[in-house]
Amino acid sequence: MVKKCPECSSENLFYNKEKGEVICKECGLVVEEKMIDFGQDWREFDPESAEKRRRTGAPITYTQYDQGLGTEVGRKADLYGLEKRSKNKFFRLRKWQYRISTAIERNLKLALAELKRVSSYLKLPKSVEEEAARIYTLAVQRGLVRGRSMESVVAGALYAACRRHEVPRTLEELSEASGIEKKEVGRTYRFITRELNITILPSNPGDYIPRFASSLRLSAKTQSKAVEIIEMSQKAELTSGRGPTGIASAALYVAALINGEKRTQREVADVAGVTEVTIRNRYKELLDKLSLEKEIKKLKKKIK
DNA sequence: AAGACGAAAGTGGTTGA
DNA sequence: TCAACAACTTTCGTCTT
Repeated sequence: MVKKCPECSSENLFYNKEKGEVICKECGLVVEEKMIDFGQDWREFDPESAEKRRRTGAPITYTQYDQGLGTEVGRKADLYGLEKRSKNKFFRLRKWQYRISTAIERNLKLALAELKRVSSYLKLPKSVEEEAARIYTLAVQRGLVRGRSMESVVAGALYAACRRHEVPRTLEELSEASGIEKKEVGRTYRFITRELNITILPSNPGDYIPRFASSLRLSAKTQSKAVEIIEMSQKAELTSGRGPTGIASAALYVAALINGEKRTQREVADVAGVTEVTIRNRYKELLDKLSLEKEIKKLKKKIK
């Protein structure tokens, strides 16, 4: 069965695995957006790719603290029925194992559990989770966790992984999911990326559009318009130094206005995690520099 | 009454001496 | 290390629809 775009009935759909979105190539509609909405578990979505994901055996993965290769000496429950001698041996072994299990391993075990929890809360794709785990592992090996809480480093690593994979989540979202203060997440994020020499492209406001638009239930047309506006403003050098979410939300607000799908500044501000004031500021700049006034005026006349 | 607008003061982070 | 600075937020009063 071939899916069709509900907007334009095109069958030309593009499945972006990285972002977990299905996008119509004709009109830009996000047909399915598995990251945030509509309660669909991404694993169940597409039987074909689900099949590909299924594996036999234990893959070597960064999301397990010892990469899935270790063994553990059991706990007290395993002692039942053992000879006294065996018991002694058991205790010796366990003590020994305790000594060799370094701080790194114990830390990783806890941290990766936390990482998985946060990642699944945010419905992040597996690739991002793996990346975050890799980053975290590196951070631990370089001793960057010392003096910082494990949770905050996990959050920082996840944020960095999101950025690298162009699956932007705001600091607020990371903060909410991890229970770490926003500024702390930002701080550790900057710290670990600097220390590990991870280069991160400045996030593109356009990356936020599909997600925000989808939350606001805006049409594909509006989305395309918003992206267009962002491109225009980038050319007009309105974007440098500004928060990407602010730009994205203002563009979306204007685009909605132009297409007669008005949302209040409050609504847009909420999904984008910025304030109305910021939207207003960006919005004003957009009108000034991009001569969108004409389009707005046309609209107003139409309405009258 | 709700939304849009804008001024003023505050916050956290960056930069440059 | 500190002060200046830009971006953004919070708060609040006023205007518009």
